Amino acid sequence: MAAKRRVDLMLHVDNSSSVPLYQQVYEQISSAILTGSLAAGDKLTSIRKLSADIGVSHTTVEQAYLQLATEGLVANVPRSGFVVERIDTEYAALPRTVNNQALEHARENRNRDAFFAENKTGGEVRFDFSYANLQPDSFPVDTWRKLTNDVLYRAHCPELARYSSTDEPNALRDELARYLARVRGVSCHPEQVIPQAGTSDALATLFQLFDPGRDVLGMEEPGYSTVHEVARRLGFSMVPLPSDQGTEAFLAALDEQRPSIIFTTPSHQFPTGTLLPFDARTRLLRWAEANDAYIIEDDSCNEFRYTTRPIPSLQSLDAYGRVIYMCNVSKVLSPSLRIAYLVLPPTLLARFWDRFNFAHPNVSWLDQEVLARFIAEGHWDSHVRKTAKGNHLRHDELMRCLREGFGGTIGISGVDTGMHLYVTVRNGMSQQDLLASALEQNVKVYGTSRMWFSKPAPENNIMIGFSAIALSDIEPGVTALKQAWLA
Amino acid sequence: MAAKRRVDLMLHVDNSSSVPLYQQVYEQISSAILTGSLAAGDKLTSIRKLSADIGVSHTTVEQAYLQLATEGLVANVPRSGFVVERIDTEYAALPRTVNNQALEHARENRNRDAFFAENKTGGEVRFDFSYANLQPDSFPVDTWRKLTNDVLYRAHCPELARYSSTDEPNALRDELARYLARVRGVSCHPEQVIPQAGTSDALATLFQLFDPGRDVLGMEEPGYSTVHEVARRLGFSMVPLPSDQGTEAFLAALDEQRPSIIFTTPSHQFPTGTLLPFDARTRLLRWAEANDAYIIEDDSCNEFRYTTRPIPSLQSLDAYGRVIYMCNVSKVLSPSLRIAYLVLPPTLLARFWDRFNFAHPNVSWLDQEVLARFIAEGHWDSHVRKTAKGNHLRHDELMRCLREGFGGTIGISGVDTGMHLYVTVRNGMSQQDLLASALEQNVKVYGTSRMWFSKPAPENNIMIGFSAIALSDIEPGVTALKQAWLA
DNA sequence: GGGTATTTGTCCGTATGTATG
DNA sequence: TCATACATACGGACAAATACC
Repeated sequence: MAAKRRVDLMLHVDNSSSVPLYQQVYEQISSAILTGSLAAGDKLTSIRKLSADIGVSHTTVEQAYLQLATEGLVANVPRSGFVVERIDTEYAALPRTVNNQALEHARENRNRDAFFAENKTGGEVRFDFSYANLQPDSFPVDTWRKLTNDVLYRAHCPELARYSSTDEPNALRDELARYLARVRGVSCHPEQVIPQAGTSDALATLFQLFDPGRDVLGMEEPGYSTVHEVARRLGFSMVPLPSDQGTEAFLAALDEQRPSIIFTTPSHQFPTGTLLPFDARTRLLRWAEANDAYIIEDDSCNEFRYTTRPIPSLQSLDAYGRVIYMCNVSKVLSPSLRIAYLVLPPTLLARFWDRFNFAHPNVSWLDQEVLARFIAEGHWDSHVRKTAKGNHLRHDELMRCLREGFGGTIGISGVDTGMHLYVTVRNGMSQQDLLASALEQNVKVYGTSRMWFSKPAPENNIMIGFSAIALSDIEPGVTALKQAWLA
Repeated sequence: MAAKRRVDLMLHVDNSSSVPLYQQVYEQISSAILTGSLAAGDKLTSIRKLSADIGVSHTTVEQAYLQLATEGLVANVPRSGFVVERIDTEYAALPRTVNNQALEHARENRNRDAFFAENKTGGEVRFDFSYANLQPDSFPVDTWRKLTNDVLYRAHCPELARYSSTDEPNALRDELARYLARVRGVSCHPEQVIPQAGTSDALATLFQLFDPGRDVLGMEEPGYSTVHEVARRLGFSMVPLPSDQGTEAFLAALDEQRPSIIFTTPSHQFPTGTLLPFDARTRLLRWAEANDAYIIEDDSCNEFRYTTRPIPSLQSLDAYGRVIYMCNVSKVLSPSLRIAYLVLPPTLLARFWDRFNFAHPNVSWLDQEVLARFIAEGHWDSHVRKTAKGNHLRHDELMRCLREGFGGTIGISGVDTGMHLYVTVRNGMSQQDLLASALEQNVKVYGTSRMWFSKPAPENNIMIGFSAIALSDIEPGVTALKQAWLA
């Protein structure tokens, strides 16, 4: 082995500087290594010698050397000295400013994306007929604050200091099991209830209980586009189950397409707003059992019904354990709290235990606890009533305005449930024209093109929601729409 | 078509009951249909006739009939009457109690699972040498409560009433970008920072930017088992990169295995606790660039260093845009808040925008906002200091007790960083024996077997953590361990 | 070639100004 | 305001490695 070169460095430290002495030493040696002034194998000046040279304590130099050693710039040979490691000086000299150019490029690319262009918040929207967002002031801030305080007052929650597991019993799972039994007829044990961070998280979890190479997703068409996105990201192939051509067509597609997972919205089909009749439900369940398929029942929006009382869930009819029940708090409480839940049938629960053994839930323990109290203390029920009442009023007002304003030029369906109307506009305009001309009048209505995946969307179907708009804005909003579409 | 049978039903309503009249009517007809008393095609008694029969208003009966109609039990033939639909009465009569048996079966299966048996909380654990949980009273409840109140006092947060998107700028992303630049040398724009619901969520998001059919994950072995689990669930194949045989072996494995995604923990290898030297970092980066691979830098636990100051992140050295930086709040603040974050390089950010276009984040807006304030107001920094100090004390105490108690019979590594020691026990016991005999003394230490995936784990490596145990419990805990292993 | 002196890293305790609560 | 904790810097004591006689 070659004799190690002991190198004397010209260092100088500034006692009056605010930079610590040891750091000054560290930086000068570090840059000497990175620029190549010190080569691999060189031995650093001994701690004591250097300390004498520059007039600082030897422990100060020691600190600098140790820092160099932990970064791997020098090797520490015990009781012998510090030796410069092999360093890629060429790489070390490379600039680190690539980011900005590449970022700019990514942004430009994105601006060319059609869906991005359609949805980014640009321009002045006066009337937003959103079908998903809620009334801006609807979140029960005071109650939520109070409950959060209650939970956090329990002097030091130990639960916040440890990992939680999706398996652990907790208050929310208990409350949900009770609530679902009471209101939706869902029969389950709390351990079947799995809190999830929103619907997309729930779907992702669910799909991971299946095999993209073997299982095929039967998907309502038109249907909830988030499902497509999640399924596609996870590599599942999809087959269409027509949701706008009556139940017989829907059921017939099952035999034709033979999916092993079926996504449905029985209590309020999204986006058409129809309801799966009783007989179709039992036939669907029988089909699933006979064909070893599972049914995802997305029951969100079940809270809002305008003509009749809510009808029981598909899960409550399921005698085979074929139904995965799924719902969330987005439509009643808050979309940005990101809380949803799955109710897994026993066979899938076993798979879940296998594949997500001791996995951590994606929902904060604190949020779960607060929501559990929100339900337990009755706030949830009263909030549902309040929200449903508001939606009812806006629903009726929107119906009235549309009928008076448009008469026979539009067809309205999906009027019994949900937070939007599914509207066919027969004025010759394409869907894109309808949205664009509305936007010119500062009115935002929503397209349905992304809800199809096996074929193009019908040209004149759009959604007009009433969940976020103010009651008093509906009439002027529809007037503006008339301006856009009939003028 | 067969003539419709008009059937007279014997109904009776109880005016004194708390059950609404229309529901009494509904329930009796509904059960008549489900039991088969009313067959498909039967025509219901007319609304007016029935109302006269039972002595209630005809609107009450109408309400009941409409309910039957929305559920699909009867068809509403306009201006004619209500006709019973075809119903699968046999199905309707099936019992719904399958659940319990199947559940019991799933539970029994689970109890046979080795990992489940090892980890379920059974028995009395007096000394828990956990390496992940925190001190039970460490969560800053008061500060968190105050900040939550501050956010929720902003009279009615509109953000809580609408869907948020991973694309939206928000306070947390800004704060994190600033913080990471200041403390970890990470250079990024806030839009590259993507909040995630914990590390497993972050990994899942990340893997969905790749293709399980094409991309191969190079994974540290031994390494963080959550990564295996997530990768496996998403269908990725893994190749081992040895993390316990020095850097040369690690780098050599790259050329041999040629992964396209590399998972690393450069600032604190889990579980061995080693640090990737400077030269290895640049070589790793060069390799990634030359081989079109991406590097995941899991920087969790970077906050705790016992011998020297923290060293800059791999991301800060990256001149090519090959590093995905990843960290979380679990080790400093709380594991059950479920907050982590990714910093994506521009090329992957573009992919993210493409595949997760307008997707909703899995973290509550409220939690993000509160955490942002927690950082902005300096609580984070002081909390890090406090936590680090406590860990330092317990680290030293544990080292002292182990050295005094065991001397040369154990080897300790990973002493510079982290919340645990990586210990080799040379008393002839297998890993399983070590854990079991410790448990008999009511002491919990942790096995490493799940951290290997391509071959069996070495028999005598275990982890002894000091993150959750009380300082005063360390000495008696180690004494109990001596009892278990040396007696 | 073995003993010794010296050099070297390492581990202490301590002083001081600054930041924190 | 004050007590406390912390980062920084210092010097001494020690032991291993090395050089020298």
